Amino acid sequence: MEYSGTRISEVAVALRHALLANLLDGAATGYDLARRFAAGSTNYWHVRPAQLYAELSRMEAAGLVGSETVAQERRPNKRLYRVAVGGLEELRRYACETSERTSVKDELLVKVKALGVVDHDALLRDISARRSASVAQLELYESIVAPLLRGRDEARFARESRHLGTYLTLRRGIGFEQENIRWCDEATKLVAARQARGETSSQKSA
Amino acid sequence: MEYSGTRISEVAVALRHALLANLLDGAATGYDLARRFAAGSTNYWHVRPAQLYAELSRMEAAGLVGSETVAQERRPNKRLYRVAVGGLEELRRYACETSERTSVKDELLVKVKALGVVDHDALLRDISARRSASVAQLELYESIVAPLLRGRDEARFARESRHLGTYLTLRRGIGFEQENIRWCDEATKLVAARQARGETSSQKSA
DNA sequence: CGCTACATGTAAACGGTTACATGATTCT
DNA sequence: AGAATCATGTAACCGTTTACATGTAGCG
Repeated sequence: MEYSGTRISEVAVALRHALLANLLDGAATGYDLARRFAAGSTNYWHVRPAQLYAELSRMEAAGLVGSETVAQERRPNKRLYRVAVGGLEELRRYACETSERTSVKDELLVKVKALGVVDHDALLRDISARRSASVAQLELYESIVAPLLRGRDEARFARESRHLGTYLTLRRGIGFEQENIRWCDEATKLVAARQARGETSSQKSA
Repeated sequence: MEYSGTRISEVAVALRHALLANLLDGAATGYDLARRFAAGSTNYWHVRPAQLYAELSRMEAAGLVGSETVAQERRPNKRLYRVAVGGLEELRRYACETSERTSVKDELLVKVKALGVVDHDALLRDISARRSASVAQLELYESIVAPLLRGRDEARFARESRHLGTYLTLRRGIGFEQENIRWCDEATKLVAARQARGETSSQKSA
């Protein structure tokens, strides 16, 4: 059996690139970055503060970002990071590598796979909760996309705006959530149909 | 800022549940499981042999699975695992917990986010490779789904078949890959449009 | 003769999460 | 008075990946 492409050295370490890509939108503190990533408006990667501050330090040591301490009144001092020349180069180099494809990895599907032995009501509740969360996330994405487009169609937007990258990541998030919702609806319907049957007759094989 | 639900104790450890769910389809060796997961027909989780054999040992020690050594001629002996009573109970208990929702996490989106500073040709090649991979994966899923349905419609299938769980996980994979393809097409179109512009005039802001 | 399939493992490294520490300010 | 926001970090742990080890059988 074969397992994906034996990275001889120079591993991905994609978090740094995700941070660099985000910092292209403007200088930010660790706290700012944590907020941007948590809000979901940055939907291509995830960070928690503990990892974030450590990684920013390492990135500065590696010359990918520069920082500047900003003194504040009534607030703790903060450290403002911006992309350095080395960071730009690293991002360009990284973008030429072939990216690993992603796949579904979802605990909910583990439950669904075990449909035959688990409680259907609990499962339906879980699916329903997922659907609600996806609807909310979808609304968030759409509220961010609308002001970017400013009424223009996609083609014109692609030519004119410097936010095309951001737009495409949001479009991915939107498509992802729409598909989640569609699947939740399908799953709910079929599990409910099976349950209805189970309450009136006994199980058949095949 | 708040970070998702502080699991006080009893962490998820979803791999064991993924393995248990798979073993419901029938007893298997570590090698069998590795193949099933690698083939992509099991699309809800992923394992590599190193982790697999170690986890199966731990699961046996915990009473979730039982094993039986099968002596073979001309082949190394193998260890055949099957779900134990404890495993069934654990799976039922697990299914009542609320699952964590998933989100996109994709290196390709990091590149796309950094559209303004990276090489467009390299990016378009990467997107194209992704699209091809998704088309192939989609065909695989569909070749597995067709024989499950055996010409029946979904509603009837849901009532009759004991493979509804498997079907729904495959439907998720199908929807996921279809959405990947749709996004790749959109991204290709818009990046190409921008590139065409970039070759004739200079960059504008907004 | 070399490649793939069968079959099971160990050890080290890595990336990410959780828990904890600290402390001022502003909002309800 | 208590909660939330601003702001930055450390240490321990856990799940996953990578690299390595070992050996037979069958195919072209």
